[in-house]
Amino acid sequence: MPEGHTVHRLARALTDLFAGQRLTVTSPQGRFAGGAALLDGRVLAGASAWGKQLFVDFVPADGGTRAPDDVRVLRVHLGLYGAWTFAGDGSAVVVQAIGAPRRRIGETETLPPVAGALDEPVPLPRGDESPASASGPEGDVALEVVADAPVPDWQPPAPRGAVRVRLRGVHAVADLTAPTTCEVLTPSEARAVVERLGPDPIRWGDAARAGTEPDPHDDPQRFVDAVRRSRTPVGARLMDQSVVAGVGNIYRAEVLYRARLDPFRPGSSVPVEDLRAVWDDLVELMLDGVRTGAIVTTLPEDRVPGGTTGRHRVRQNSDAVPGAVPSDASFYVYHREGLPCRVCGNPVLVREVAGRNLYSCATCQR
DNA sequence: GACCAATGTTGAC
DNA sequence: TCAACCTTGGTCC
Repeated sequence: MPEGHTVHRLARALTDLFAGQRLTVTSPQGRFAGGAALLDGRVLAGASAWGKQLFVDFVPADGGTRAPDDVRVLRVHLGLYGAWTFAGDGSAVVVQAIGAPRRRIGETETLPPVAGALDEPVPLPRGDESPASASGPEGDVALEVVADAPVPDWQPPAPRGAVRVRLRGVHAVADLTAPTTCEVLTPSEARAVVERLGPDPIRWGDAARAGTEPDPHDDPQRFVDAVRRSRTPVGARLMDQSVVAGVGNIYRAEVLYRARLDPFRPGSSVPVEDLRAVWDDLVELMLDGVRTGAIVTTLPEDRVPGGTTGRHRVRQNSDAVPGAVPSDASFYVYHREGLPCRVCGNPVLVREVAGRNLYSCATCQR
């Protein structure tokens, strides 16, 4: 059940593991046999994420170019419970996680965060206080290829469950299960998918931190305009991928809480400055999510011991990592219905909006 | 062991 | 509006 940060991590992992390698592509389950045949034997040029959409570019292995006619794009959307499971040969690929021969990326990934970076809170979006930029190495990739030679006689594990597609490279395999979407597109078809999406805070933030020119597609003004164009509640607009790409049910609830914004407020009535602040906060929170693999929105002073019952526990990817914020201390409102608001003490509310549970504090959010 | 909800989206009715 | 996707973890018995 990934939000955008997970898919961005996934794109990095696939690039790190396979870029430049000729892959064997199969569909053990059989449902993607035709697509797999279109990709089998090609070279993985790179993977990228736009919101929750994953695109993996394949080019011909022999004498091909990256001209559009030669590129085939694997498009994957994990949906509610899709996942990638990785297995490596264990000697040529160093997995930073200790003793993790099998890594699942998707929901229960075990890619480690950058050491020491876990407990740094993302400051609330107050005034023009510029949040301290995240410390630690940027673009944590978690894997380091230290040898190019394949390990002799290494055999990947048998596919587990209904594996839609398996990518096999020199040092590792990646298995995709239960995606909502898995298809082969031309580059222009892939771009058409991107054009349907709103701006992606992670892409915008990546470009800003790298000092490179952001794609105009990711301009935050598109987000501000889209929300204000409609009287639809801002809480509903945030879940619309054509308004902002990559935000899911946790980031929606949490970013509105951190902005103290009532989710039911009509989008058209939210001031531009407030929406700008929401965007800036999404950039910070989601880049933090990419870096650590976990969503943590609470400030340390709000993680009061005993502030939760332990029910509605939400798994966090880094639960086992020393220094990680416990999962039941990570959120202000998400999955905390009936529990006291961490700030005002009044019970957190849950209301269903368009089929999804929306959590908020009626006292703090107006 | 049965049952259910879920960090999501698409398409049929 | 609802089923499909067909996994995973938690709860309840």
